[in-house]
Amino acid sequence: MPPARSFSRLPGFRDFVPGDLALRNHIFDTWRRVSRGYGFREYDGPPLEPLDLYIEKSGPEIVEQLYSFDDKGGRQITLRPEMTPTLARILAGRSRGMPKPIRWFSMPQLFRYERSQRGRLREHFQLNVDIVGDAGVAADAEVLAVAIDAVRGLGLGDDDFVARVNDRRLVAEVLAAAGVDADGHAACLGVIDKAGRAGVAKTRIGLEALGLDESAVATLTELVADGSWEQLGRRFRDVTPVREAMEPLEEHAAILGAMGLGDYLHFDFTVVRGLAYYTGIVFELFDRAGEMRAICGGGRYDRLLELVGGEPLPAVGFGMGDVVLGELLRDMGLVPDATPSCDYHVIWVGPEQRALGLRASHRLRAAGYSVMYSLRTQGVGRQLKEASRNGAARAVIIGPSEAAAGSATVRDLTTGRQEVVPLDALTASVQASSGGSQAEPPGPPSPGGDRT
RNA sequence: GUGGGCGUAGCUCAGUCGGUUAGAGCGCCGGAUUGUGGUUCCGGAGGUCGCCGGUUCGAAUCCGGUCGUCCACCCCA
Repeated sequence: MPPARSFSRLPGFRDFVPGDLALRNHIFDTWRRVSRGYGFREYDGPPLEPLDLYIEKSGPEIVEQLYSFDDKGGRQITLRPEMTPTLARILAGRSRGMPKPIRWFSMPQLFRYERSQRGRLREHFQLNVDIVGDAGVAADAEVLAVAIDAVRGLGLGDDDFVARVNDRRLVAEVLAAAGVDADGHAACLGVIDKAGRAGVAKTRIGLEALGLDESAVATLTELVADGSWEQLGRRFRDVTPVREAMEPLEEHAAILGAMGLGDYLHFDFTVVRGLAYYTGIVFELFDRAGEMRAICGGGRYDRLLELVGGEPLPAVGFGMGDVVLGELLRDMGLVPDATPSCDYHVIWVGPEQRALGLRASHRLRAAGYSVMYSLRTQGVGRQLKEASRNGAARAVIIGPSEAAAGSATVRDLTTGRQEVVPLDALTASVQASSGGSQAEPPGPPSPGGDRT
């Protein structure tokens, strides 16, 4: 026997014991149900990808954050940090033959090699929903509607979270109108992106550090401090390019308003989604109270497919992680009940009734019920204790007297009432008396699936 | 990657100035109960005090390192 040794989990990774997995599955079920409700079809790709796929898109500096290594064939590979490049790669080779727009969703596990914090691990699952091949604002609104409904489907409402929206083209026109030349846009976006966390004062300092003139700094600081839609309209009343750049978001809001989701929308000039590949409307979902990390982020990325060698197709989509969402649900008490349960617990009083009990159990299982029994030989009291601990709705007790009469005592563990029923009629009898709790018992086992 | 807080039973935590055999609640196992559960009562198991080293007659306690975790940066799925 080797000496005892303990193994710890890799940092930033999670174990999912049944209680935890119940929450994860609850989230997955909701994501899948809502996505399908909008007509999206599910896809997946490999968890490992060539390193180049991300260098192409985001630049070599992102390599620092990738969970990457060389494989035994000397290839530089990485655990996928996000799904969009994989989607772009998949579509690059086959989108030409596909009817547009393409509506796909996926729920990949993604990886990142960095220091973990609350809401941010080295691994997470992420709902990805994308529309490829449609450049219209209706597509932007459609994916945001999926994101909002995915969160609503988990029990959160407009008191709990908000969708902050912006448009990169609008930001570009505002910067131009403020007198920032094109070369300075990227640096400006970086400062504006941090404004929400850094505050107005630091933002002003940041903008001044970029060498912008005083009027440009004043204009942008004002927008960061009070970036309301009305404020923007007043400020640029006479600037046609800005007014025109506001139109897509107007229509976007009108569409979501017509869906009844208008209360979730909030224009926010500071939402620019880092320096990634976004080209149009961008959005993030945040919890209203706790100021956790973003629940979800996405937007339009019209040039990405081209970048990975596909046909040039416009695209829009988002990613929604399970970590922040799960913490939010926990905080709000919206986690599903994960206590064990089953329909029946079969009890035999002595070993002589075991065969009868096993046969009855198997029949009940074939009828679609979940059935347990004690694996160890023990008294009726102890077996009942186990039954209630396992969350059984009913106990089926078979002792010498029942066996002699070919019957069983069925005890309702909630009410304590019990009745004696013929063993042969057990399945039918219970189906009749418990039709409500057993919504739809599966039919008989398929041929060949149950050999005897 | 940088700076800081925290690591004691499966979980949440207490542990006095550095002092003899490290505790509680919950949970787990067993008994009261060999044909009737949940409640209750009684009992039990479970610890390298994260790990390594140092100071000391003596370390869960002080110091250094390390690992983990959390927070703030960095960055963002």
